Amino acid sequence: MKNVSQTWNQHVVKKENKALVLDTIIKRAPISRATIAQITGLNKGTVSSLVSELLDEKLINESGTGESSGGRRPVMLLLNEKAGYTISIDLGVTQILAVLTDLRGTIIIEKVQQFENDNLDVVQTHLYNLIDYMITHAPTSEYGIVGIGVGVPGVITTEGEILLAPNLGWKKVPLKQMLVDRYKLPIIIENEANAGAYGEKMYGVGQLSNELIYASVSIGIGVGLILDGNLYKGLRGFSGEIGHMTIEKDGRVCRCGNKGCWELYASEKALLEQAKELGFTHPTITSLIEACESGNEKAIRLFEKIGDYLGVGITNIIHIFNPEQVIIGNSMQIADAYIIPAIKKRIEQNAIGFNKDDVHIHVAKLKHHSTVLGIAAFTIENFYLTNRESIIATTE
Amino acid sequence: MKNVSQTWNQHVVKKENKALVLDTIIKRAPISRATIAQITGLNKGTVSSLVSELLDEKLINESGTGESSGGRRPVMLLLNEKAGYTISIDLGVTQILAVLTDLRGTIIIEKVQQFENDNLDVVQTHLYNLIDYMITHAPTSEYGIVGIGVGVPGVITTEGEILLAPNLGWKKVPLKQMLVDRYKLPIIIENEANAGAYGEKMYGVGQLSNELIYASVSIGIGVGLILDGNLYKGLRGFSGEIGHMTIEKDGRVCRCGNKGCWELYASEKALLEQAKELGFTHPTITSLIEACESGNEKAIRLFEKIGDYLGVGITNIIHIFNPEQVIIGNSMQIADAYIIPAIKKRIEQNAIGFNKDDVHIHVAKLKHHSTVLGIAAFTIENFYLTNRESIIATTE
DNA sequence: TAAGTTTGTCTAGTGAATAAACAAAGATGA
DNA sequence: TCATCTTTGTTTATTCACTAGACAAACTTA
Repeated sequence: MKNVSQTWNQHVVKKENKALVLDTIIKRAPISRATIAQITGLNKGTVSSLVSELLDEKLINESGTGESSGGRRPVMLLLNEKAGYTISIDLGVTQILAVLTDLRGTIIIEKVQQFENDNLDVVQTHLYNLIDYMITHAPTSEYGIVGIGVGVPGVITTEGEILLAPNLGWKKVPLKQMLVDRYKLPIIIENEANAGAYGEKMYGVGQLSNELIYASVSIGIGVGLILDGNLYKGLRGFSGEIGHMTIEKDGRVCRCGNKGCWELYASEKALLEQAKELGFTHPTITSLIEACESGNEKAIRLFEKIGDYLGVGITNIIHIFNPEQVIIGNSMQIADAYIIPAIKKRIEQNAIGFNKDDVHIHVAKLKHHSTVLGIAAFTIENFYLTNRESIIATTE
Repeated sequence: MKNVSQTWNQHVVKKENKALVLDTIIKRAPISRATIAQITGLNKGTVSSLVSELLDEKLINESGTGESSGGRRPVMLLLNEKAGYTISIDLGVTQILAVLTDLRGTIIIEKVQQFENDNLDVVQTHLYNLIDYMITHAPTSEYGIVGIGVGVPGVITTEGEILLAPNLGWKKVPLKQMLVDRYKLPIIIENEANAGAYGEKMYGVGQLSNELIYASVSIGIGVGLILDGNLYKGLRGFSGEIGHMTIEKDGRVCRCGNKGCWELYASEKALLEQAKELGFTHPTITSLIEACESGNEKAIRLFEKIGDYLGVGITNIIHIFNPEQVIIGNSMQIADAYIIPAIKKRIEQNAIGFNKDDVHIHVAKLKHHSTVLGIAAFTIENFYLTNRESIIATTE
């Protein structure tokens, strides 16, 4: 969380300390009041009073006693992850993945809806149906559905409008407004790569890292930037269009208007187009991987070529950001065995030593759930935040 | 400023509010206590007491009374920019620029030392001499020299070690340690582009912008990133090596080991090399500009070509960061009349509309002082920060 | 069983902010 | 000119969150 210039008073102190206590419980549960006091540096009495408020708000639970360490046995505290639920959605190009998660980001219900017609009306109906289904089937809880979030493969403004979703053929869809109007709940709309980055940071392979870049490699390439532990969105939310970074000056023209864009050479689309040229009929990533597994040299070399181009872009990313991790996600990740070595080889050969030494290349740990869990994390974070705010507001 | 997880208590509240009051005075001086209370939202009494402490610490001054707005005339408060001085240095490849600044970043003394031998011992002697000169000639003040900072064209660790300064031929120079040992003062060592970015943000063309990218175009290209209003340095401080971003896959080999690096095509070095190929003898940026001014078509087209290549890289930057400003600094900036149109043309043609619409391309307002004033800004910020800390510490 | 340890609560005290009263200094208008 | 209104800045009483330390409860160890 960032703090802009603001005035500080005891309300803020309490709010921040309460957040700190809750955060400590989330991260280290089960944990006793005494241990929280030790870790945070807060006084035991302060922790006691904040914990008792959190208990009143049903955000945490007491769970019996823990092991004695030579004295009175501690009362262990747990996050009450069943206090509310999120509805989190990954809106893809051919399907919608919808999940209901608890407040710890655990998936309770999962549902997929395929679609062939990407007309807005059609997709919207599927979307509403999925959300309605989740609302109906969510367990009863203290706070109910605490928010709905959607990850979208497109350019999203900070106001939650889809400016452009090229692979869906959508322009200027005020999705956030539509969902707010219909459901009267907190709504989060986020770019699919941004959400994926946050998902991996919160629940995936990036949990210990504050500087990570998530490359969503699918039909195109989108990138989510976690810098200083926070999602970086740029001035209006359009950061991470690294798929349209030129890696061949005056190379092939991209539909975006630019030339030599990275995603023309390193995306799933590039892979499948080149596979066709090599004589594969109706290739898919899966079919090409199968070809590799049965020893097809053409397929293996094709993946190496794509991996090499991915490596060129990732080398750029390493030079630009000096990240700790670069994570490959989305549909291309399943080819990791065939592309990762090529990526690493290119980085090894081309990246500057200082930057190269720090960085780890990983595949998304959450597989196809990166985006949906990132969305859940945004919603959960927003819930705890506004929940605190409103409690402060009503107390005043 | 970022706040990591920490406990909050009234000491912190006071510290932050005092910082807020001081910051308000710096930004809006001359200003009355009453106006500060209005702007910050703090109570009049709180402001009064914090202001009186700042007066005691000689960090601010009262300056007579202002105009009445229908009642008692206000007592105006000013920053006491003469409470201390910084020594700020831009360590270049052929010269050292040293300045003494007050706490508002105003240059009091400026001195340049040319050198031809870039041997560490020789440069170090020049550096020490310049610093000693500034110390001797600084006006007496409450806090004296509050810190020394050096901007270096190279890779600097967060610990202030120069890992590599290619154009000086230096490796592993523990500059911070050397200066700390010698001067026993707060020392800041920072990459020249990072400092330039901060200089333009604090005192230059970027004062109203929180998302800006500063491209230092000289022999090579280095980039400083201001994201969310803060300098972004990456995991170990090596961000912004965008000069070594590939814009021609498998293009010319760069001395960094990578291929097709941006700075091979868009730097001063590229300009001068190509000028030689075009028949210019001993070309310099200045001589080439003069050629342009007397209508030399070759020179004009050369700058256009360099500008075009700069535009390719800047288009990438725009796609990656969605910045509000891109600022061209360092030696190439004086050719603005001949490169900026080409840069803008390339952006206009190639950048994605959403990102393109927001961005402004500027030339560094501080000219050759961007780096040195950025260094000063770091030192000043550090002074106010540690000054507050220590006051809190001694009060406790 | 006694002594020591750990946990969690309670109480008194501290310090920083706020609200409100107040004094000082000027503006305004009959 | 003088009474009234405005604005500025200080002072005072009050509030609130945290801290230190006392204390009771619960457990371990010898």
